[in-house]
Amino acid sequence: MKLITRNTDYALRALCYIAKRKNIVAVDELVKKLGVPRPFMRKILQQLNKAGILVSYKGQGGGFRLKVNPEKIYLFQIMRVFQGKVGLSGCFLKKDICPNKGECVLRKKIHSIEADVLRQLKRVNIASLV
Amino acid sequence: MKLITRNTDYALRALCYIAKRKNIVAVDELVKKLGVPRPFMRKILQQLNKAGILVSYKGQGGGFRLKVNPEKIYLFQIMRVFQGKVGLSGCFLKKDICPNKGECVLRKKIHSIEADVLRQLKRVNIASLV
DNA sequence: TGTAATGATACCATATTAGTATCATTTGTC
DNA sequence: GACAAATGATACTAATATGGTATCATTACA
Repeated sequence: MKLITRNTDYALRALCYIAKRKNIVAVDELVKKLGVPRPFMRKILQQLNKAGILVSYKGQGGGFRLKVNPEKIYLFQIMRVFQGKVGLSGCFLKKDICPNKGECVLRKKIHSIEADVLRQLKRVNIASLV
Repeated sequence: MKLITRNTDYALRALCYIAKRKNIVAVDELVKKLGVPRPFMRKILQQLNKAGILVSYKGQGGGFRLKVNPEKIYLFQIMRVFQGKVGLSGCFLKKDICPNKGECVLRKKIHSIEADVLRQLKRVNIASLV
């Protein structure tokens, strides 16, 4: 079981690096510093751009910078970009078969753990990682 | 992102059912009650047997029963059977590239969240779900 | 106008998850 | 002892998610 996938991990490290540099950073620099395959890094940065976490500049001297302060970028957000909605599981049983529909204790328990995890993921921001 | 996979979920429900019945339960009964595909359910129960969570009886009138009290079977255990060791992520960067080897803030944060999740998963037992 | 950058998109490879199929083994019952 | 009802073991298949690659289009600075 893995909570954090590779692209989330790379994204976090790229964001930390960009946050430290406090400047526009091009893919090439990130690739050299982090050792991530170039096309993969590009894809990740483009996704972060689309998600409104980075701003991109095209053309010579272009690259990426943070759109908002690193205090305002949360682990939770990044995970959502690359791993979709965070959730423990839906109910896998067909609705009419589940023995205690609506009142499923299992789901309740699971949801409370989920909520807790989310609370923590929302507390970790990029600034705290730099 | 999904913390709990389908087989873990099915396993939990099967265990709850068996716990309630307080008797030997055959696959057929579980399949009928839970609506899980028979061969898949069989596989899951066999894995639980191997993991020492269930005891099996062969032959006519055979089936499965819990090996220990439902208070002593934890969500954490079941997840480990079907989803392997619970962990957020290893470090994906090659050791000599990672900028702050040994002292990686990201990993530390992640590990503390992980520890917390585990603590909660270890607290949920089958009895509390029945 | 050339070139250094990103944008968009489609594709490929591998791993994991979900499930099936089949035959072997055990055991209660007649 | 034979048969049937159960699980054990194992190998296979299908679908989805993950981890990438490849390529061409677009933008913008010099």
